[in-house]
Formats: sequence, structure tokens, C-alpha cells
Amino acid sequence: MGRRADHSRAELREIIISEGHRQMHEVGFAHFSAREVAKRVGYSIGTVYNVFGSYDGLILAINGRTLELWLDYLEARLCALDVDDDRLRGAIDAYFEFAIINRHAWAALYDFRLPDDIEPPEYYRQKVIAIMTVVEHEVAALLKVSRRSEAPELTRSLLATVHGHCFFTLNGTFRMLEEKDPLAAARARVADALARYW
Amino acid sequence: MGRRADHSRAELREIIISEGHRQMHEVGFAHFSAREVAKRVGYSIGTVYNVFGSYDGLILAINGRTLELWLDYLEARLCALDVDDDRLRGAIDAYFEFAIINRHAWAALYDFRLPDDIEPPEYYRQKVIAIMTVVEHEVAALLKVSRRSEAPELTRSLLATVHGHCFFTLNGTFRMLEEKDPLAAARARVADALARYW
DNA sequence: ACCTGAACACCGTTCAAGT
DNA sequence: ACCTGAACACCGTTCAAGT
Repeated sequence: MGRRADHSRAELREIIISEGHRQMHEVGFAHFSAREVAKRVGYSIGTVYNVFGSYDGLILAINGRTLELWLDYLEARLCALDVDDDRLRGAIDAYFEFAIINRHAWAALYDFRLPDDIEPPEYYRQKVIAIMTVVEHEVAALLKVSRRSEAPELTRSLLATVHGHCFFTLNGTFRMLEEKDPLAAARARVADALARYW
Repeated sequence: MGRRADHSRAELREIIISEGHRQMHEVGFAHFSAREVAKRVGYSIGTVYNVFGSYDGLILAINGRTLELWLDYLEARLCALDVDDDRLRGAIDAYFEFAIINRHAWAALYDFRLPDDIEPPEYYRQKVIAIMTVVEHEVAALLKVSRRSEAPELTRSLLATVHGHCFFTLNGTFRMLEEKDPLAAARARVADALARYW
């Protein structure tokens, strides 16, 4: 068998990532299967391993796709704001919205962890930093000039803050604790922090 | 075979949870196996299913054990403080310390999710609330009397805030973003919030 | 009543063998 | 060069059959 070359290597990569992302979106990380993806795209499991090297390599590529979609969503959401809207609030809302709309794919970003001794590939790191950078611009715009150099560190911390609220919303912790408005809580904590940077 | 009754049902439960927790601590959720636990305690996989009903039931019991250990750790840590120490800071530090010391077992609390339509058992919810309640007492003590009724909602939000920072520390996100002192950032966000409640 | 372990339907991973 | 699929060593889950 072999040498079908119905698709170039790049096409094959795209087909598998695309179908893999669809699978992740539908069934979630716990029920995701590389074999199932192979079956759906009409290639053998061996070919998936040829292209991505391992199960982890495939998951990283799929999670990378989720990060791309997240960045797109965030930028579109900020673009749609009026001139006097609260842009950071828009970014927080976009964080929650994207996570809720894509709950399984979003959760997979955190369900999957590389082995302790393995660094994520550079392409993956760049996608995370791209999202962080968009938020950082909005944060910097809200700081007085003398403290603007603290924007990166504050942004990392605010991302962690919003992430915690979003995660507790999606994983059921807030339901257990009977929290009724997690989004308002996240906005409040961000406002608390910014109040002290001006 | 059968009717060994080397152990009562309750003993059997304890033996399996104890060994299961050890396994979770050592190999993490991704490599955890109910069959392996069965082998280690010298019972068949069928017996594990008799006692816990399903894989999910076993994981819930193990995660419940982790929550018990976490509560114990938090209380011991608060007990060890001097009279004029910052008790809430002690609680934040205990959050990070427990997560770092027990990274695999702690991560499993969040790696595992019940199906969307299943509620966690009441015993599990009580253990989460027990931890929340300890923190709530410390938060309430820092609020002026007129706002003390807001302690539960503020505590939920601060837990989410600290959780986000702790999670980004343990899952590598902060390393990717070159954050050098996540614990200081978490403490700062909590301080920001409390500054506005007095 | 309690426990076993074979059977089933899946996994991720590898690699000799085909075209 | 590219692709396959059998083989391997595992999973979670069920349940008829033993004691």
C-alpha cells in the first residue's frame, strides 16, 4: 500500500488538525481518540503518527488551532466595540464567551499537559503570547504613564485572575459553591487591581 | 472464587482509596489506571467495580481524599501562625504549597470532570465547602462589619483568583509567559480586592 | 454474598511489509 | 517515499461462573 499522495504533507496536516479539532469540540479531551480522527479523514492511524510524531504532537496542534480561534475571537470582539466602550471589560467578556461557546476545545487547553521535562514547541508559545499581547495593550492603556512598564506583569496576573473565574465556572466549582454571577466577580477583581495602578 | 472477606466493605474501600491516592500522587491522572490499583491491593478489577460502581466513582473518592488532605494542610498551616501574622496570606501560601507538594493529586481535582449532566455526590460537595468555609472566616475577619455579609461571595472570587495563579504556575503557562513570582502576584490581587472592602 | 477473571470493545504506539 | 494495518501492551466495563 502507500504512496497515495492524494494530499500534500501540508494538506494532510490541515485535514487532520481540522477534523481533530472538530472531534475535540464535540467529544472533549477525555473521549478524544487519534484512531477515530484517522478513521474520519480516511487515512490509517500510522499516517497520523507519520505527520504528528505522537499523540501529544497531535493534541498540541489541535490546541494550537484553538488558540488561533481564540485570538481571532478576541480581536473581532475588540474591533466591534464603540469608541467609548470599556475595552478591557470587552476582553474579559470575550474570554468567558469563547470558553463557553467552545467548552470542550477550551478545556482541552488545560486538560492536556506535556510531560514535566518537555517544553512546549515554540509555535505553541507564540500563540499564547499573541493572546497575552492583545490584552497587554488594553491594560497598558489604562495605566498612568509612570507605571506603564508594569503592564506585562499585571496582564499576566489579570489573565490568571480571569482564568480562575472562568475555569471555576466551566468545571462546576462555582455551581457547587452557589456562585450566581462569576463574570461580574471577574470584572470586579480586575477593576480592584486597576484602581491601585492609577 | 469469592467470599474472601479478608476485609470488610469499609476496610476494602479504605484500602483501595489509599492505594489509589498513592497511585494518583505518583503517576498523575493521565497515567492513572483502576486495573493497576486493583493489582496493587491484591483484588480483582471486578471488586473495584463492586465497591465504587465505576471508574468515575473511584476517581471521585480519590479526589475526595485529596480534598481532606488539603483541608488538613490548610488548618495546620493556619494553626502554626503567630497572633500578629497575616492569616489570609498564610492561607494563600498554603494553597500554593499544597498544590506544589501534591502536584499530581492536586491537578487531578481539575483534570477530572463528571459528565455534563451528572452532579457531584453530596459528600464531595461538603469537602469543597469545608475548605471554602475555612478561608471565608479569614476573609470575614478582614472586612468592616457593614460589609461582612459579602464575605461568601468575595471568598469565592478570591479562591478563583488564587486558583488561576496557582494553576498557571503548575501547568506551565506562567513559565511560558516568563512570570517570575506568581505567588507574589496572587497575594497582590487579593490585597487589591481587600483594599476596596474596607 | 462475595469475588474472580475471561470477554469485549476500545486505546496509543511501533514497524515490517507493501506499492 | 509514502502509507498501511497487524501486532503489542495496555485500558474501562460487564457478567456468568465459581466458592
